[in-house]
Amino acid sequence: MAIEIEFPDGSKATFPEGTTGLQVAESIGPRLAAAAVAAKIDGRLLDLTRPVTSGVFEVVTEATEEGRSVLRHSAAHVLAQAVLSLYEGAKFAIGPAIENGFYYDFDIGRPFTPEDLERIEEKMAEIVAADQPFVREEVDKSTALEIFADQPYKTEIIESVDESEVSGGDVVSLYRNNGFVDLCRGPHIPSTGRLKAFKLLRTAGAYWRGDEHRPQLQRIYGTAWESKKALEEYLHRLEEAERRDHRKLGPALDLFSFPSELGSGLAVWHPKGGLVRTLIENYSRETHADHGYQLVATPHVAKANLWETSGHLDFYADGMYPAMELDEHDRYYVKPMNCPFHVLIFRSSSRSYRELPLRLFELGTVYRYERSGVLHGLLRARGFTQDDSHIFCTRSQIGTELQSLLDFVLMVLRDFGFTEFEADLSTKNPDKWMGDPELWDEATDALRAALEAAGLDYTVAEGEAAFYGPKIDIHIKDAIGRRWQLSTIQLDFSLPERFDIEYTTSENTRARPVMIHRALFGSVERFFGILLEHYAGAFPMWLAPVQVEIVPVADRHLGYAGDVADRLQAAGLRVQIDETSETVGEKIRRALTAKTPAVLVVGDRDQEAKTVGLRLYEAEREERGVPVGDVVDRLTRLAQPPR
RNA sequence: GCCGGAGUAGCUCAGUGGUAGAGCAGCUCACUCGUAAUGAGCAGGUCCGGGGUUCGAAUCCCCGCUCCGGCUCCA
Repeated sequence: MAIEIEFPDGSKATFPEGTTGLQVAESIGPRLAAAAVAAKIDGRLLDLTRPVTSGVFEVVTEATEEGRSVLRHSAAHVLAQAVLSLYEGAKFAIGPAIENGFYYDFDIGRPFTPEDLERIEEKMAEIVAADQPFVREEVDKSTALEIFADQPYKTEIIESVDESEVSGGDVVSLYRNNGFVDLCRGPHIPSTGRLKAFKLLRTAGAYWRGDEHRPQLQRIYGTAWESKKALEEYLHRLEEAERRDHRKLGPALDLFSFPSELGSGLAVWHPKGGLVRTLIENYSRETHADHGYQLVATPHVAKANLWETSGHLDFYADGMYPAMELDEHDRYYVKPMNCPFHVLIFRSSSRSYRELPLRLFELGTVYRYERSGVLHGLLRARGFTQDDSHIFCTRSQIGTELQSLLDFVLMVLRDFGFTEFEADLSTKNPDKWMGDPELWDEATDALRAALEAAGLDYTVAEGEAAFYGPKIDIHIKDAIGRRWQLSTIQLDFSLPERFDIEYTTSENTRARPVMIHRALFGSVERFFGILLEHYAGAFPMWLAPVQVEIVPVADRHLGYAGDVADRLQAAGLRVQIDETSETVGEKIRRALTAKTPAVLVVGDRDQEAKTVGLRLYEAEREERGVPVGDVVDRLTRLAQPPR
């Protein structure tokens, strides 16, 4: 019986039964066949070597995300094959493709060393050179259990196969190449020779099935690409990320440091970092004040009783620093969140519907006892300052409040130079929620409507919400394409109840307000770290700690340099004169190394003509003989804050 | 917290049981220079901390602290 195939462009073709995906691709063109790594029928991925069935047929090529994922998955198999052939008695667990690469988890009774990695990579190269075909096989579970009798992790996967993704029913699929066989759903590239560019990157410990109570395996991470060029580009991106690492840039630019004397995850801010941070914080306070928020302040500690009422001691105790015992009756906790304090401000007087929405804002410094292994510079610290607000509103105000809030968030993030956003909408976890189900639905709909009104791309994270309410997380894309979660908007139906807060309605009845927790930067520290990496240390001029460095050519120009500095300072710019007795080249090098946005060189000719030499960090070349008045105007414009 | 790696001058690093080193940065002096490193000199160390082995420890062993890569968790 003939097979009828429809191509993505709508055209149709008929092939004899048993035709493989590869043969179909060849019929379209030899170049397509050479780039093909898998076939897709009605959206289902299939090995190229398998016979196709009727349906919508698509060739998956190697330079697509889907194609790379097939390559990487096959690379993981070759990795496992290499490890099993090199290490007697090695156990192998799982090895999926991941973003930018792949990994495989093993147990060889000891960790891998860098030398092991080299040996394994060589072995993998041999397997690739041998161009071994991947052969798919389907067997029933009992046969599979026999094949993997000496592989406890594979055995466990086979036994749980109903829930696993390997296959359905009693049949599991295997892939063989040479003597190596692995349990796998597929698809795979036709043969190992199609792996053109791969590299093992690092090893790390990883728990079996991600559970810290189960055995720890040794994971090998690698990357694989469709070409040597793509691999090189990826490795270059990794280097670029390393170059931008805020943990290197921060101390190098004298912004902040993490003295070990303080303890893990606790930073001190040096004058330059403190200045930038203050600029960010001032922007935040002023912008909030301009958008209907009222600024409040709350202490760093509170009695155990407060945290009992709020539920933190029940649900969040692990994340809190241990109690300070003042005497046997008074236990105080350092705050891990600001919300209970803001609730108390709400409750400090009787509230009318006329006051709602009531928006309380605070740059609130909190401390969380993060597990030592998760700390990561400013991005994950133990002490940090949230740009935290709690909005108390009526149930019917939720929708409009969320819409204006989302506009506000995007405005703020754009002000800091971010242009690409995505959101996650976390919905009710059916096993873990509290409150009124109708309120949940209403609020979730309101969040969705706000996302759509803002035109934001979002994905729904089904069941990911906290027990107390649904939320939106906003991610930005940075200068090198990395995604970072910044803002979060969370609805809370729990705290108003726990603290029993109410307002008086227009009908003179009492009603419970809804709370919205929201942070735009998330934390000032984390935001600062992300900004630093986004700009690779070269802040936009309004945030640069030193905006202008003046370089006198010789000592006799110091007086004129001072005059120019005065003019710039009077215009509100942050100026510094390099008075050291270095060469002009060296002084410029220093200023540029410090990523100063503007360098002004002044010498005899400038002093004579009342001009400066202007070199902008972003510009390729300097300009000479620019009149001082012009420089003041231009730099003032460049240094203009976003609002 | 767990697994692995690391910690020597402010920074980057050399030094595998026998007198602690280099480059950069810093300071002093000379040079006064037109767009990414002028030269000379000086100073700088609890070799992460504590304990042990040894005639002798930066080096070997044990415990702890901090950092890095992951797991897990998250702003």
